[in-house]
Amino acid sequence: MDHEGVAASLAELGNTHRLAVFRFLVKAGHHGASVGEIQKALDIPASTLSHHLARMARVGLIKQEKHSRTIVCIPNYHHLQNLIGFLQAECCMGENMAPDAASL
Amino acid sequence: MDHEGVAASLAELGNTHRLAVFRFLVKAGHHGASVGEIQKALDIPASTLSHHLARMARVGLIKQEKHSRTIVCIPNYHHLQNLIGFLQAECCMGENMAPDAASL
DNA sequence: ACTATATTTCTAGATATTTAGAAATAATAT
DNA sequence: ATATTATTTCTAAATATCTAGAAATATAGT
Repeated sequence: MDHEGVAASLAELGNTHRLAVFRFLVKAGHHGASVGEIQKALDIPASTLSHHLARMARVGLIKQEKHSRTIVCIPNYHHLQNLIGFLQAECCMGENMAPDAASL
Repeated sequence: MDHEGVAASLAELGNTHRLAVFRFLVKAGHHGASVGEIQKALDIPASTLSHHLARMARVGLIKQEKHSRTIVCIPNYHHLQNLIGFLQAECCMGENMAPDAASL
């Protein structure tokens, strides 16, 4: 994942609703949750939720699988790990560098 | 850092310019870099950069210290670690949970 | 006092996001 | 065929972000 991709993904997670959706999906587990289940749990109007989910899918934070009528949303753990890895590597330079790193 | 705070910080990092600034500051080290140095390195108009820096400071991603005429910007490693910690803890649940986690 | 430097604040236009109702689509059940 | 359910697409208004020139502020040097 390059600079632009990282920024795009962080921007998607940087919205209260979408962060809540992602956290919910992670808690739901690797088999995910349907749009309807998310909607009920987080109480977001259908069209609004659909819009947010589409954005998250677009950058690869989640996958969406159609099972007959319902659409199941699955968090992409791999993608998040990439994101975290980027932040660790590019923004923390190994681990820490300041003399007072211990206090962080 | 709570849900809202995390979302706000991720949103700030979710902008190409600001992510570039943050990365530059981390590379600059714990003593940071002046606004002018950032401006020269990343070639962003002064007023635009000032705006982005103010936003980053507002959520705590960086600190700004005035030294006579110049303002030095210092990355807040602690803040980023908190952010990473939140993502690890809240969005990865320990490490991995799916039977096929290896394939992720 | 005057000039140069560093940075911000003001301002405003262009663009993007957020929100959600209403209508549309698709699949299953009756 | 019709109704029901799940979800999307359309649409539009409200709000926020991004951008950058111009003017303002603050500090230091001459």
